[in-house]
Amino acid sequence: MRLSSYFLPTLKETPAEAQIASHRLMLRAGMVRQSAAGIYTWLPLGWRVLRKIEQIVREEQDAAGAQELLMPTIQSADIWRESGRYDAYGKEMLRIKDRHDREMLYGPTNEELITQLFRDNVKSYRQLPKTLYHIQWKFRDEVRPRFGVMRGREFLMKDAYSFDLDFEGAKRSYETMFNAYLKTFKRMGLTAIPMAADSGAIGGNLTHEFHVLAETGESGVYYDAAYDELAAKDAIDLEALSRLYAVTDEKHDPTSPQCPPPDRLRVARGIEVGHIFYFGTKYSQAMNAVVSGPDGNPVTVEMGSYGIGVSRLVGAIIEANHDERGIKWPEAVAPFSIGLINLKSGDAACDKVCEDIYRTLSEQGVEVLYDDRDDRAGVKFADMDLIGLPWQLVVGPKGVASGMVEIKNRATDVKETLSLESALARFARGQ
RNA sequence: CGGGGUGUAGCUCAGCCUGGUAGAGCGCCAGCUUUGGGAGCUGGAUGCCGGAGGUUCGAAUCCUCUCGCCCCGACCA
Repeated sequence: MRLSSYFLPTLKETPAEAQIASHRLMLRAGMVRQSAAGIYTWLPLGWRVLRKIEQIVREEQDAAGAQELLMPTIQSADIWRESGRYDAYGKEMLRIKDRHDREMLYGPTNEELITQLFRDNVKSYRQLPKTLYHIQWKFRDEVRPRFGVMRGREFLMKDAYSFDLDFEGAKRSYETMFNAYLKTFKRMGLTAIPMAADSGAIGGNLTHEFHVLAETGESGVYYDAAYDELAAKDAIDLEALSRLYAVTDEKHDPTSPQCPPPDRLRVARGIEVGHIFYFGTKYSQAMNAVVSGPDGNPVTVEMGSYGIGVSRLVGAIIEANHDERGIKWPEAVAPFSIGLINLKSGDAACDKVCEDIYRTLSEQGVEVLYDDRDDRAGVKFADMDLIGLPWQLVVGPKGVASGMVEIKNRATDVKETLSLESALARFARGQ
């Protein structure tokens, strides 16, 4: 993509409404614009990131055996009456009426819809287990939206729902998702700590929140230092992990026998990016989701639900990866891999080298954002640091004369001068 | 939903107290000079001063109502 024609409205100054780093940076880097309180337009750069995160989530859900579908954003009030949540949910649910005065709502979550779908189409235990998911926009009319996309009213969520014949099966489904979540967050370069949690409005008795550690997190978290060693390993030992103390502040109890001694107790702030629940037959019973069991008798299915805040992850990743100059994208979710900076646009030699690099890398499938603007170097460097692509490839007249270019790693800010050929080889696809 | 704040140019903000033709910096446009870390000079465009009502000869400024947005608390992916 050529920056001269890309829709990327960056801001030099910080918009007054943004209080935390990720919000400020998302506005300044031209990723989002607010349209109403807690409601955002995703601009091309932000949208690219959102899609990359979504794709990682999707791949790990698929790998865990979940099947993707897509449910609507608008739901009928009827099924919510069946589950008993139409009244229980309160003002957070956006209620609307259609032209016939039928009561509708913009879905804040999808347990009812998926349970309805399941009960209408699954009749035998032979069809179990099933885990279904979708990645869909939700609306929760939060009293106080804040922190940009971290707590928007409209947000993109991956929600999965498992159906099993019995508790043992449900527990397996839960554990499968638990592991998938750890992998998912790890792929995005995040440390997400699973915490025993309160089940809140959704209800149930087995539930974990996944918190990304960041200073600006909304929740206080307490965890055993041993977690860090465990998390560094590739294969996560779920049993070992589940024995470790890790709780949010409302559950923290220093007198608990599980609580580690002070020298091993880590106190931090966390951003909740995932939440998983086993809730048994709460919805299947209310909504009559029943299958025939092996003995021919009806069995009310055991359910769980599993959420990941996809749009919130964009903010969370920035909170965990930035400095005073801008964002530092982890490779896996970066909107582009390389920012190509032409220090002297209009200079024939510089232009030629840059065009060659841009074409060569693009043909190899490397995502390059080429700053070909007729602008001063300072502006280009500042914008590129702000946008925070993992690599910057700098081409200027001095280097061109001697066949050298400079590359900079945004994560470490380490610069390196090397020949054009070695730079191209470095960035060739698959390396 | 309680408490606090704030709406003036694309952004950051001054002007309001004490009413009298709408301002600055940055950004934007044109030209020239520039180009190795948010450039210099010259010229230019841009405002329902959030909205409605009122007071007044006259309102960004005073009064009333209203809406938006932000922050602090209780809830959530």
